Amino acid sequence: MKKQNKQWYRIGEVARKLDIAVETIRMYEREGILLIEKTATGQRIFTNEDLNWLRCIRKLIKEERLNIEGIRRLLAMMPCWKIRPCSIEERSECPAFNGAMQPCWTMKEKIPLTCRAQNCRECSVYQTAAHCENIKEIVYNAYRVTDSRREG
DNA sequence: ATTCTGACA
DNA sequence: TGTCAGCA
Repeated sequence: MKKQNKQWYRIGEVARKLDIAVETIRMYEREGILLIEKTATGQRIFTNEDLNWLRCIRKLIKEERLNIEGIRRLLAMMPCWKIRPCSIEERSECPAFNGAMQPCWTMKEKIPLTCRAQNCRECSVYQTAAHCENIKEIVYNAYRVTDSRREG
């Protein structure tokens, strides 16, 4: 399937290529750890980036022994305020900054208008989270307390 | 033929 | 997580 110079796959193809049940893929989306584009008729369509993120999810589950909840929490801890710098005022009103248990794209309506993305799939926060094999490192580094006398 | 949503012995 | 119904 093609659409503007870009390769797209339907859920069945993805399931076959990655050996994941179609139902499982839909569940990942329901659980908020995956955001998928849909056609006007409601059909999910996947890009190569989506496939890569799905492979990462499988790896986190099989090798890092995380479950959906664990992945969701990891995603919820993405340092969005560093990826998309925001003001003190915005932060005070933002559930994503104030220790949310869900990724920001699952509570789009509660994100400050000044930061809210029109399309979360195109937002750098989602793209950073959903394409990275080393998401744990990103999160750990973002929260690590550094010694200001020796670093930064 | 394939996918979608919603429901559930 | 699976699966079946009834649609598009």
